[in-house]
Parts: sequence; structure tokens; C-alpha cells
Amino acid sequence: MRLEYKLKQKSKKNMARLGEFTYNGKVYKTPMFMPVGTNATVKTLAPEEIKEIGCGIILANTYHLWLRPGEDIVAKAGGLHKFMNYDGPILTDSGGYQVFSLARPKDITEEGVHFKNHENGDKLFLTPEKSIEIQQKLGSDIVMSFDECVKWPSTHEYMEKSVERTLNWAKRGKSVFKRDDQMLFGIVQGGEYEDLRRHCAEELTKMDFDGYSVGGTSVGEDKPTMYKMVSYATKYLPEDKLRYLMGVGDPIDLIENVMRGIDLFDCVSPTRLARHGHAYTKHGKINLKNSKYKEDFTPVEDGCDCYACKNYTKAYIRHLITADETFGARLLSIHNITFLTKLMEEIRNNIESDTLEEFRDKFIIDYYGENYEYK
RNA sequence: GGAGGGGUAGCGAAGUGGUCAAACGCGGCAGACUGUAAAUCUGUUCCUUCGGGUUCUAUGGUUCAAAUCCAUAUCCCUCCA
Repeated sequence: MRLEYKLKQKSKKNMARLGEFTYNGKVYKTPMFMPVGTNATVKTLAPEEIKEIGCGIILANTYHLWLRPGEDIVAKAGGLHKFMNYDGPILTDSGGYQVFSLARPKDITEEGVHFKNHENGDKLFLTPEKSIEIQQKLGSDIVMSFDECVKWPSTHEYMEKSVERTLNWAKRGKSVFKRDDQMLFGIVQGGEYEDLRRHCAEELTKMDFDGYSVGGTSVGEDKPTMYKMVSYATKYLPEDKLRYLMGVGDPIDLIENVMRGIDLFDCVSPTRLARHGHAYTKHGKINLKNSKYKEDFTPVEDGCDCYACKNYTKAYIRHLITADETFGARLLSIHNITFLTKLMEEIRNNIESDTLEEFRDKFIIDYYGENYEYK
């Protein structure tokens, strides 16, 4: 079934918006945080746990599933949902981020991108058409255009060329996109340059995608720059379509970018930080590996009703992480995803009452302290 | 009783006259992580008032110089009786 987005309410003070979509008979609300499950699994978690936490959409990755097990096997299994036993909505990234993380500049051509398989060194070539075809076989609900995620900083000159390429790739991908039960998103690039972001957003809008992403952020830039990048894109995107900010998950960035008109976020942080022993709390991020938690028999966060906090102590989780036991990573993943999911719920409530700015100011003091500076 | 091997930092283990406060691994203590080449990576780990001080089982010796060579003691391991 195809997911249909409805814009429900807009803030009068900023660009924040409330919206919803129905999927499989269930109503999901935006803004929303989407956990990342690159290899068709949110690392260490069972689908039941993800649903229990209250997550909506989860991500999987075209590049990784293309290499292993291969999109044909997923299709034979009956599609990604059946293959991984997740009946909630799934978004697939196109491989565009792997252009940033795995390819070298000389690997990127107008036709597509050359990769070296990171597992065995095989030579690979991914094109926009191929990316969309793979995603159609995977059968995700939201398909991303293949784009060039560009490093920061980049010159206006390079970015201009790159934006044309991303637009061209978006068009080529759209031309082979056939399934009517999937949505296809275009991705706005353009770095920190307003003219390029605007041009990209307007051209994509002309092509009429089902939703739009903002890409090329969280690649090393400072926060004020990221927020500018987002504003330069959302300003020129249609209001009635979903907007997805790719790869952003720092708690304050979720709030700030909702205020700039973003509906969807994804980030590996909650699960990766969990594997490395870190936990989000209202009073900032803590590192459970620190020796001060050795005899701390209180939950990771007082008042949190996640499975980890209801049943286990910091001392125990610290022990698990220290002993390299996967259960520790699982407990912290549950906690961290719960934290961001709850944060999004609070953000939605504050959009409804149009008090998001006050909420942000209080959140910053609690999480980062009085003297926080954006950087 | 005889023959041989060995004791190096919290642990394991290199080093066999100067470039050694001593490789490397583990453990410890911290840090990073943003559309996952990430259960990974980085720093640090004798003491210090940052000038320096004290180390390689112990004591004595050789030498300009010793973890390294010699003597004795001591502890551990292997084999033979």
C-alpha cells in the first residue's frame, strides 16, 4: 500500500509542522525520528522491540543489500518487509551516502559511481537507474533518489556541478520508477549556498516527487551552517509534501530543524552510541563505560519507562558493555531510540501548543547546560 | 642429588652494553562517533611541584655507560636420578 501524507497543522511562529500518514491501518505522526537498519536490521534489535518502542519508519540501505544478500533474494523472499519481518513502513537510502563515505572523487562520473566492494574489493558501478531498480525490487515504501552527498566544505564551483548531476540523476531515476505502491523522494543538495539549494529545490519540485529530502548535512559542518543549509532548502519546497533531513539525529538538531520545516529524521547515532556505551539522558549524553558508574545501581535515566530503564541499572549495563556482551548494546539501543522517539513526541506536543521555542530553550539548559553555544 | 631454562611495568611478552622510562598485546582510564567499511577508531597508562626523580627479583662487582656482562643469594619451571 502507498503511504499518503497529510499536513495537519503549521506553527504561526516558525516553520514547524504537524502531519500524519496512515500505513497498514495505523496512523503515524510527524515530525518523526527513523532508526537506521542498514542491513535490514536495526542493529541488535528485534522488529518487535522497535514496534514496542513506538518507532514508525525504519531505514535500510540499497548499497548494502545490493551487495548482500542481493535484491533478487529479497524480492524472492517476498520483499523487504517479509524478509526482515517488519510490517511497519520502510525507507531505503539510495546509496548516495556511500558516494560520500566510500567513493573517491575520481570514482564519481556523470553516468554513475564506481565503488570497490568494501567486503571483497570487487569493482562495482552504481547508477541512478540501477539504484531505483534495486529499491523497487527491495519493495521499501519510500525510495530515495540517487544523489551525490558532497563533503563539506566544497567550493561553489564544484557544488554547482554536483547539483546539476544530482538533478540529472533524480530525473533519470524517476524515469525508471514504476511501482505505484512506493513513494519516490528527490534530494536537495547545494551545500551552504542558498542559490544552489534554491535551484535544486525548485527543479526537483518541478519534477514533482512524492516527498523531498535535504541531503549533504551532518558531513562535518558546524550547527549554524547546517541550519542554514536546511532553511535554504525547506524555504523552496512545497508545503504539502514530506520533508526528510538525512542523517541528522543530535537531539538539539531535531528540535532546531523541525523549526525549519523538517518532518522526518534518521541517524545511526542512537544505535552506534549504544554499542559504544553511551546513553542519551535529559541531562546530556553519558558514557556508561566511565568508572563512576561502577556502583551506580540506578537506571540510566530516572523516569524513563523503556525496557532498559525499567529493569536494569547503570552498573549492570556498564558491566555488560565492559564485558563486550551484546545485551548491553541492545539495552542501550532500546533506551536511546526510546529517548529520541519520546523527544519527537514532545516536539509534536509543543508544535500543537505552538510552544516549541520555549521547549527548545529549556531543553538546551537541561541537556547542555546554561552556557551552551551552537557549534 | 644431577643437568638445563627462567624471573622485565597491573598481566602476558620483546629487548641481551649507550639511540631504554623500556616495543607490542591485554587489562585500566578517558575521548570521538551524524542518509552505518563503525560491537569501530583515537589518546593515555612508574612517580613528579613537569625542573626532574626512581625502575627491569635482591645484593655486590666490571665499565665512561648495565634490563643487558660477572659473582652470590633467592624464587619458579623442565628433564634425569
